[in-house]
Amino acid sequence: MSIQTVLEAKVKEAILSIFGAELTSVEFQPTRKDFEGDVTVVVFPMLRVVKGNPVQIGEQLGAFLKDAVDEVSDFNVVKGFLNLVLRDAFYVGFFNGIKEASNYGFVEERTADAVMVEYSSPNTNKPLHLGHIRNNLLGYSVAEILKASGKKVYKTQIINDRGIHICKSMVAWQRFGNDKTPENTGLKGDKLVGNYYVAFDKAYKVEIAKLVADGVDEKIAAKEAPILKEAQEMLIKWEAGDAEVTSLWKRMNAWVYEGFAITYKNMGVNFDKLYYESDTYLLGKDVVADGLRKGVFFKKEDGSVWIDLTDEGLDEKIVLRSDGTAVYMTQDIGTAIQRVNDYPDIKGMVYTVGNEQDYHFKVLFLILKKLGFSWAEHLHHLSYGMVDLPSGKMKSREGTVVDADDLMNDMTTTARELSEELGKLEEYSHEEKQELYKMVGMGALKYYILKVDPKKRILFNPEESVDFQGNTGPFIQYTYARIQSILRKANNAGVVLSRTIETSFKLHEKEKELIKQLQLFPETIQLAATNFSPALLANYVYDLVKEFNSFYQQVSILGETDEQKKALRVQLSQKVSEVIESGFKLLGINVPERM
RNA sequence: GGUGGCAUAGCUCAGCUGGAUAGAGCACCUGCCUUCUAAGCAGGCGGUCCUAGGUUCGAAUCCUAGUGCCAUCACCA
Repeated sequence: MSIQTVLEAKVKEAILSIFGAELTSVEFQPTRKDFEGDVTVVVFPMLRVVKGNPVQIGEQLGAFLKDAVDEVSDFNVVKGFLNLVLRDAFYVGFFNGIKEASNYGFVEERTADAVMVEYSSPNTNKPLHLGHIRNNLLGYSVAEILKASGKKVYKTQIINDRGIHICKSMVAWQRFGNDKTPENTGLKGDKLVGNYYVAFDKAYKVEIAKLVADGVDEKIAAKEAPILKEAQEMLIKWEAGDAEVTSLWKRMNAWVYEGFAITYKNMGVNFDKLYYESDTYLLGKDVVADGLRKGVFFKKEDGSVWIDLTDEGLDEKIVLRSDGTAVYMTQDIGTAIQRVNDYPDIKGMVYTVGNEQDYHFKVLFLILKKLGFSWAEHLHHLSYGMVDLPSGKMKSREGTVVDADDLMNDMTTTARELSEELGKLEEYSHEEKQELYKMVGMGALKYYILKVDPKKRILFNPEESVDFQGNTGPFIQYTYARIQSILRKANNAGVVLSRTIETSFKLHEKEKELIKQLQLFPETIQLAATNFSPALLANYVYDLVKEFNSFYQQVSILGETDEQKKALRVQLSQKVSEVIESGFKLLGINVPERM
């Protein structure tokens, strides 16, 4: 039973016996550092049931608790705040209880409660950029956090591998490609294909300008440009299963997948199952037909199928075109159902998609509910803000993007330069150094992105590089490395790590603060899971690390002559490093032994 | 125009279900490496929490209205 549960029961008992009043709940908060105490009971809300002066009520309550609860050693009242001082024995006891636990803070998986997390979901016509990085890091991290909170998780994505935009890069490659391949150019496959997506747009604009110069109206020109016509014809051929088009499509997509695989590997993300739009885009149609019979949808005169959501405050939304072909919504309905068919233990799904699609997902979830699927009650759109540049929105077509591979390389380079300047790694081999630079560079990038509340938009200025000092990934990695160094030395010196600390032990202020911070880890994981927010975890780890560094500067660990003190300090350091490691693991960030 | 999101220090961000004097980092200024890694620590400077009302013992937080920025409202995805 937690101390808070004990205190809550006792506070209620006290109010009942002293004032004869019943409390439904008690408000606790950690005592602010400027006051003496550990836990604060807020007296104000009690005024609703107890008449009187809050300070006097606090005094009486404090006296009762000091008497009735072993852990409470003292108290003081400031205005309406009752600050309780807890005995060191309580903290020592807590620490003895967790220090040997291997997965502290993590909850055992409950398989009955599975959830599917979708993220990444790229188009196969261009390389991944900074926007995808945010998506990938968020989705991956949320999946790991959900796992740690006790859920079974399947990571997935839906690959947008068909449609007019894919045909555009295919047409451009046919026109301007001269049989260039990743093999004969040495270019990464997704980069090569992306170049033709840009080339298409360029040629398209030239053609429009030419038509306009010939006196054609601009709007008509935009529809009549030959290269666009060509792409549209190619899409029709693709849907008809034309052998030549299909073969080119498979070939170019394969190049892209090879490129993506490298990017994902460098980013450190992975998937349990892949879905392809080309496999699922037809599936939703049956469901729509079925829903039409049930009266969930209705058909307009031209044959198109719609759903009326005006009662829910939304509009009418199309779910099938008049020519019977699927729209985006149709495909998403089908994909959702397909997933539950494939994994019947799924109770819910999380879609990691940018906030520009808030409306789409609102509608999708509503449709699935109306179709009567029980799991539709547990769908969540993990909506995140865009990553914008100082110049505005990133646009692949116009080449104004921060490329994912380039950015990751830049980060590694910066980490190397910084590290070489400090020159602490003489004994490392070339390979070990490379691995470390990458770890630190990626740590900086990942932390930079994940520490921000997902729903806020990020302004990324490529001119000002991501920091490596202060509230950053490398700062936390550095603290971890420093602890590892202490642990190596402690091990050589024969410090006994398993030693149980006596409950009569008098804690140093900094030791107590560290234990308090460690206590918060399990609830932080749960909070991050229910809020789908890695930022909460990132900020927790930062606070823990700040607390540790302060402890590290103020007290001597290995230099301590009192054996029990030394043992506690080494044990504390070890536990802190374990929590840093597992907390960072949930953010997808690795930690180094040295740096 | 309708709908949704955001607005906190010069800059980038925290601030959990309303609680005590609004916190970090960067930048700028001071100190601290012959002692466990200075990518660190300690301190200083810096705030009309967008504006105006309201609810409350108490509002950065909740409600209403307004302002600004972003997104969205296609037989595009």
